[in-house]
Amino acid sequence: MSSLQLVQATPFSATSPKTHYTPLQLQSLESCSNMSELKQHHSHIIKLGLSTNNDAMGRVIKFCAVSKHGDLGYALKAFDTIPQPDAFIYNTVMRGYLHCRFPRDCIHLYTQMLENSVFPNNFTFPCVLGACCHGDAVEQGRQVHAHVLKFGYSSHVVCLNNLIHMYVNFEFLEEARRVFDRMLTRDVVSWTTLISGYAQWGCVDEALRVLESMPERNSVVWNALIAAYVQNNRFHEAFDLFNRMRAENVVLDKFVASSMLSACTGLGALEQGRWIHSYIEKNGIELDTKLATTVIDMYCKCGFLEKALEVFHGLPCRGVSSWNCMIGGLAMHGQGEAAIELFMEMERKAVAPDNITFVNVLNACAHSGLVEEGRYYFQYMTEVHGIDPRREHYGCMIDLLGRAGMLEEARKLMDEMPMSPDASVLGALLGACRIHGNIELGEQIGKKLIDLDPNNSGRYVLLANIYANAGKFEDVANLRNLMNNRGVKKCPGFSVIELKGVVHEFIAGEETHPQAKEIYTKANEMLECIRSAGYVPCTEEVLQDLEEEEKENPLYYHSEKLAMAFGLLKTNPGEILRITKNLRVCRDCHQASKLISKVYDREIIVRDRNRFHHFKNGECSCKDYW
DNA sequence: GTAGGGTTAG
Repeated sequence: MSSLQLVQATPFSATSPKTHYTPLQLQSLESCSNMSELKQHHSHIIKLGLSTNNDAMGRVIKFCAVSKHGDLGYALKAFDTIPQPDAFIYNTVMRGYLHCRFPRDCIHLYTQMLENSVFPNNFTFPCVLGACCHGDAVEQGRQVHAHVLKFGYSSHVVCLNNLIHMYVNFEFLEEARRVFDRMLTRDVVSWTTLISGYAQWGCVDEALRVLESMPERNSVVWNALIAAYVQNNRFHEAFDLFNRMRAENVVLDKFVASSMLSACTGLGALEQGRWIHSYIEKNGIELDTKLATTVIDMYCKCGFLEKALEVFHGLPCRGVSSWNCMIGGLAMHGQGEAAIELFMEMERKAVAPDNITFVNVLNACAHSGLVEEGRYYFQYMTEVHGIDPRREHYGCMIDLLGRAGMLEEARKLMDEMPMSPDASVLGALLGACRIHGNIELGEQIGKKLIDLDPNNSGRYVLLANIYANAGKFEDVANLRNLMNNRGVKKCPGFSVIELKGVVHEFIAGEETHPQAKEIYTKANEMLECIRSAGYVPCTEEVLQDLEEEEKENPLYYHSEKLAMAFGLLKTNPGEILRITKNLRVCRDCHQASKLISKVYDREIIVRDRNRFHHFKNGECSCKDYW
């Protein structure tokens, strides 16, 4: 590569004119816009006899090693010509290694620096500690810690912050805490690093304790914790924290906005999500690609597809993730054709799809029963875009074929996959066995799946439902015993409905809601009404609520039925009911929802674990295909 | 003469 070629050096001798690079020349060197300009400067420096001058060469190295249009290879060659590089030059090349993701080389250069008796300084340590993180160099990291102390930086805040960060990275939380505790002065970064460290390793409560003891909190540190709650699906706590942050008059920045949008997405809290979106618009917070994707995702997953499309089409420029998100949104709402249409538009706009694009396209096909289209795109992604199918893509295809009743073909594809099928792939096939009542294959896959994912209650429930459908109650009982022996608890089903910006949560059969009596009365009335419209309880999946069996009529009080009853009580005729459920909708609730939409003349939008159901006029947008 | 650390999608 010619760009790696060093300019020809004029031999430097003692008689060469001793001169300086003028301030103007230095300025021009620093504002180089490309490597060829830089090389001219370098050549000039050599001619002036300044090739051993660390001041001049440091700037050359800086441009090559760390600037946007630099060239690390050239920096390294130039570095080799410098007889006695100073700390600045070592630091700069080390940063170059780190930027280019060569952490091991960075650490190696650090040892050379020491061997050549060049003292590391406060700029050296952040860089080499970062290299230890990225290079998984635990032992070297500890040694660098010793060097920080030995070279006199034991009270340098930035160096110590980097030590905390490194220990957090290695999940050495006690060491991180020890460094933090010994600091004489801490800045907000010290606190944030420790708090986000606890949070990211799942010690959210410890993170909160540290936050409580912090003297002054900015939006970054609030967000470190809010984001952690969101990641752990503790959305209500994220909201509590957000409200506390607002009470302290800390401004809502784009990071917090993004986390809170995700919290709204998690809960299906559309009104809250809209409030944050309008805050973003009113306060001129820039809708960068990530934030735009988060907004679109929120509208999709809170059931407001039209608004998601409006935001999407209003974006000045759309990155691949925005397209992916919108295609995925249409897919989960069962609008397979529209998703494919959007994908074709993406191609017309010459946006290169990635593997996620195809996961979403295939999912769109699967959720809408577009078998031929799915087969086509499965081939197309490799043949036209050179994207090899991953596990997820096979999973989509197996889901697609399985739902469509082509169980043999689905199984064949699973056997042919070049990688071993994981729990989600097996889960797709098992789900198909449940839909199509294939007991033999279902039992075989179900047992495998339970072995692979023994703590996931959903797997047991799915197989139990297959047995129950087939009347094999002895097998159901055995599975239940297995679950009990292993201490696997069924994940309790809950549904939320947001009314006037307040999120109300319902758990199946629970009677702790302050208006429980009223709600249960309404639920009974609701069920009576639809019974006269032809509702027959579908009891075969009673196992959806394994723990509720003692209750007289567990099915009647599934959480989404309670949420619907509450919604009917608290809203005006004609208002849309939007409900979010953490598990899959069971057949009985699906049937009941269709009838409720008809009898009460209401549009009901239910988000379940996998997709959306728009109930209207006695029908569902999923065409009973879910 | 000059460079460093913490928070966000799918």
